[in-house]
Amino acid sequence: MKKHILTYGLCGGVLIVLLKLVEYRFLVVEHSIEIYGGLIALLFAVLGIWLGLKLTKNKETIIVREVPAPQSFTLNETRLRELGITRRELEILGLIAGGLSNREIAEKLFVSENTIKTHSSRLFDKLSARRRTQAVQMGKELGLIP
Amino acid sequence: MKKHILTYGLCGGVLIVLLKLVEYRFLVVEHSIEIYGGLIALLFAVLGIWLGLKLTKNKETIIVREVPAPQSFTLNETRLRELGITRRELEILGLIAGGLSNREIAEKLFVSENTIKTHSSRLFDKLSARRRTQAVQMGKELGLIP
DNA sequence: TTTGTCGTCATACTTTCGGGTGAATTAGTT
DNA sequence: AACTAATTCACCCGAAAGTATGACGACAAA
Repeated sequence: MKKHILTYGLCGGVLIVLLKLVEYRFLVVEHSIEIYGGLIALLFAVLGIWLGLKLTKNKETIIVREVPAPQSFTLNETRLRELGITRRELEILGLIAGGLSNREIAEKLFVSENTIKTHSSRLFDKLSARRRTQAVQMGKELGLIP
Repeated sequence: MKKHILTYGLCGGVLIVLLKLVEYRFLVVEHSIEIYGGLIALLFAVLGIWLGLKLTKNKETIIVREVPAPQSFTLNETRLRELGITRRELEILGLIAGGLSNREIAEKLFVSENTIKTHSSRLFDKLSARRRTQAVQMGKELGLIP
């Protein structure tokens, strides 16, 4: 803003000098004062318009629109290490969240049901959960599962 | 827009007349030509600025900023009726998803644990779920719970 | 008034879950 | 080679969850 005003002033100064030259060399001697005034009027009008445009250049209307969240899930590896949860345990947490029973998980992973029990037990310990539903809840809160 | 230009022109005309009067009565006779030029410059500059402002008055830059909406959940009432799930059952589904046990839910709602069992049983039937984790999963998919 | 839905509760039984303990195997590190 | 972490598996027991069935009262609709 200050820059514009400064520029405006400089242009004015230059113009004055220019006018002086014009005045003494051609116009006043050869033509009428109307031309002189008209020139000044024209130039300053143009400058004024330019300044006006500059002054209003930054009129912006910001519209904030909410778009549906793009479902970007990124695993919170830090928390994983903090809690000491292993890959296998995380995998099982995901399957539990998927609504599978221990037996189904065991079949899916080709291991015994007891193994799944061991994993989930340790998982619950690390998550401070007592039930699988609670574990799912915490897992979501901690950013371990989507 | 045209109105503005017209006004501008009229102002200019009035000014010319005014200047003529000023010219012949005071200024040119008594003062130097610089005052005359300065006056014209000032007036036209003001007019120019005014016109510039008018011209750009409606030129607003509209910036649309898209912001991810923070999980706006709306209950799917239609599906609720389709499945014949009652308010109470939905309430219990929510608490199950929150990781509560049947006993905890019973205490929270001041009813017996058997009641919760009955409700959840019927709920699982309607959701075609065999386990509470599965019910939670389906509930989320069907838009019954956040 | 009858009918139907909803919410409540109970009893009995089966299945699943979760806790505790111990241990073998594998893979990676020092 | 020794050590550690991760994974695997087993057995037992109690708690929680789920199934099946029946019942009762409130309340609204037909």
